[in-house]
Amino acid sequence: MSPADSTAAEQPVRGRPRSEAVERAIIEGVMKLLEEGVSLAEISIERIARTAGVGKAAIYRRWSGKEELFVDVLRTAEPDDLELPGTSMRDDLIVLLESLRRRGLVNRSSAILHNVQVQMKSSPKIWAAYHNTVIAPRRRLGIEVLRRGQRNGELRLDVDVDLVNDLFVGPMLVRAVLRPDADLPEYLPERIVDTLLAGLRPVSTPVP
Amino acid sequence: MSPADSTAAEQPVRGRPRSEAVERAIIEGVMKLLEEGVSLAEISIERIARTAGVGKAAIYRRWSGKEELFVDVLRTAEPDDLELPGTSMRDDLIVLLESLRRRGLVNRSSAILHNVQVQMKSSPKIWAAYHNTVIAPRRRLGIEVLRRGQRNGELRLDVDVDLVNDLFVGPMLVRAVLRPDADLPEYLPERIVDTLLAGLRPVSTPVP
Amino acid sequence: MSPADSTAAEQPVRGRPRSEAVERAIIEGVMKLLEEGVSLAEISIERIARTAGVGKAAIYRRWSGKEELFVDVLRTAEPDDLELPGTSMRDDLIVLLESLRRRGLVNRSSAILHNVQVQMKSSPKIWAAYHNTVIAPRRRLGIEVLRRGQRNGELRLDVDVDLVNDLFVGPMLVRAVLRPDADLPEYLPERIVDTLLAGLRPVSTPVP
Amino acid sequence: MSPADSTAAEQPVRGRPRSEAVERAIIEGVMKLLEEGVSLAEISIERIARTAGVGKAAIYRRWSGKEELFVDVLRTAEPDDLELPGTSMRDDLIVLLESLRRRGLVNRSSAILHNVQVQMKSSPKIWAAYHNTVIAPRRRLGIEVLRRGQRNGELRLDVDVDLVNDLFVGPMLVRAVLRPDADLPEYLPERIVDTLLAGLRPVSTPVP
DNA sequence: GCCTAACCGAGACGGTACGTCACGTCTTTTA
DNA sequence: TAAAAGACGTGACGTACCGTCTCGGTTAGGC
Repeated sequence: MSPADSTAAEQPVRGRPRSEAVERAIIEGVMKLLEEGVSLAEISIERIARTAGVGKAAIYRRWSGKEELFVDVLRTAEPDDLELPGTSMRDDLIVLLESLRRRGLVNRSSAILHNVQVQMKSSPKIWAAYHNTVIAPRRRLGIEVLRRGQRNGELRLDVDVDLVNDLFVGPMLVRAVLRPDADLPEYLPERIVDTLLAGLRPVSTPVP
Repeated sequence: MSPADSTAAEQPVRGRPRSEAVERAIIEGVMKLLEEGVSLAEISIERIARTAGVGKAAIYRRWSGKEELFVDVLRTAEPDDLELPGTSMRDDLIVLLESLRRRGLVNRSSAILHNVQVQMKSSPKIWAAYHNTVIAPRRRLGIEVLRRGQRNGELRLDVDVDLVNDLFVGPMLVRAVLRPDADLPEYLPERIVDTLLAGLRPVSTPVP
Repeated sequence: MSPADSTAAEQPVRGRPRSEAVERAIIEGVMKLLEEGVSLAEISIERIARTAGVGKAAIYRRWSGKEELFVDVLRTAEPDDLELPGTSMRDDLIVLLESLRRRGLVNRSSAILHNVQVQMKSSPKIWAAYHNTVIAPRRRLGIEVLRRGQRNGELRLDVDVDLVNDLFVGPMLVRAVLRPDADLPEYLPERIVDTLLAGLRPVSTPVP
Repeated sequence: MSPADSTAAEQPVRGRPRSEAVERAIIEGVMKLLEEGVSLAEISIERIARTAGVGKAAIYRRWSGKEELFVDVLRTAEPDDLELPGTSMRDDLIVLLESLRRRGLVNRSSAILHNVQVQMKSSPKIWAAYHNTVIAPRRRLGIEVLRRGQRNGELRLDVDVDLVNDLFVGPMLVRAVLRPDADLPEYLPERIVDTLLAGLRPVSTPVP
């Protein structure tokens, strides 16, 4: 989690060690600003330092810029893991979509973070970092669920699981990116999953 | 298309009229910068003016800021209309998705514009403008196609067309936002449409 | 008085003749601004045009810049002539100094104009024009009075009239430039003239 | 001499202290521009910063505007003190006038500074600052010399020393403000002092 | 108990861009 | 052709941040 995790050599620390309190104060300072409704563009390093009661150098000592810092802010805000029921593919998918709806990419109650993610898309380097640590694992989890479904006979074998994963995730992303106003009951994960599964079951039976 | 379209009164022009050439030079200057790979964050009003060979005031006279300008840049780059074959709902949907894939929200060849859209999400006012003039019309078109499909017997009557529209648009958005690397044949519009329609036809027949 | 006085050829006017009303409106606009306490530096050509209800071009058609315009403003504000009593050198000098005190270089009631003059010193070209048309004639008048005094036996013959003129003008200038606060009765022209004449009379008699 | 002289409390310095080198570079940058004949109006803060190799903020950190800066430029150029012979009032006055002629208000060799002073008159606040630190002390010195003269019997007791001081200073100011061309031997301080003293001695004796 | 090195908050540093304003010129319609 | 109006390129205004660099002072481990 620490920004200096990757350094392997672990040379003996000389001089005063970095204060973890400073680290926390900075990240929480960014959070506080975001929660106050301060636009991403309005958040400057100087303002972060001011809010956190910290010198600018303390920030630059840890992150090379605003974007790198934001990656860690997002990582801190991310849910660490996701408990899947495992009773059926359908149940797992519903939980996955529900988690998308509630937080992470499609966080509605704290829509603040969404903008951070969206902003990061402009910086390929940052986006890659965020993609690797947050988005890709989640995608892998979804695909794994679908593969298990295929083995269990819940999902046709002739479909591309990558594509099917996108079919499930897509509506949630549309809501988050294009239709932030829409929060209708029609968009309940259960309904989406069932609608899609209607055409994806191995033996395609008429809908009752 | 002009930034001052909305003013209805059409009062008699006094003084020297604004040069259309300047207008074009500014918008094309932004395009040029974007094509040169200049990051969105690196594009300043001063740089635009320098590139377009124009004074800063000429820009501020037309747009109140960078974001407003970008809206018009996007509008200029947008396809003006979309020719639907009208032979069937399936064909229309394929054309719609194909247009999404090729340009607009999911522009691959000039992926530059995507970042502009994504950036705009940070500014609610700008996003609303862009949403109203570009995204909403496209969505209305999709929903109209679906409604026609319901009347023609190509789409079940008990589904929510809003949701179904999102089901179709979703995968393309996932690719654009989360998986810019993915350009596999599996994501051909034809394939997506057929996969989804499998579970959405009134009389659900097995896929051939 | 008109700015185009110097043009001698008097070629037949072609097209619409220049409006004298515009000319007056511009000069009076500047006066109005000065009287309202607007600092010289705050008076821009654009503001003058706005105040006078006139286009900028109408100003540039007549004067090549702000300074040239100010010369004419000062010329308009200047007293046209000065009535000397002629009864004696002493009386003439008192009138001269009194006129200095009341207006022109040492204008107290409308001290505004003083700043215009002072500002003009920065522009050699303008200063020359102002010097030739306003200051030099006044100086010539003073020297003439002194020469007459020498012929009448009121002033010693062995003094340099240029220097003596400066002796008389000097105190008023000190007051105007260095001591704008000082307006004491001690500085009455009568007193200055008598104090100086005490040492300048041909037969030096004790002061009564 | 420093712009922050007045702060008495001497609170412990926090952060990086301001560089004296920057201070010097700015003032000398202005001097350099003035010596190159750049008009006062052409000297912008941006140009000063460019010339001094300094950021604009470094200037605004020290002075609130161009005028405040000019006050310090003048103060730096001013002679710090003036050595009076003290042998007699006449000798002291000659030295005073000579110093006026050579530098300060009536600096001929570097006439550049004169325009700065003259320009400052437009800004009352600035003028007051300059008056208090430069002009007033010099005036006090002159008046002190005159008072000593009265006690020594060199000056009549019934004259107003303020007025008499102006009589002495006046001619030098006339030359500086109105007659920059005049540098004749007649204007030697010795001559002016003697001419004026002729009528101001306690026992007024005929001039030989 | 020192020494040394890296940390800390603070803030100055040379830059760049902001959005506004005035410059002097140019281009329109109207008289 | 002059008139008012106002757009044009240019460039200065004063402010805010950028990322770097001193300051004096603090906080640890190694001597």
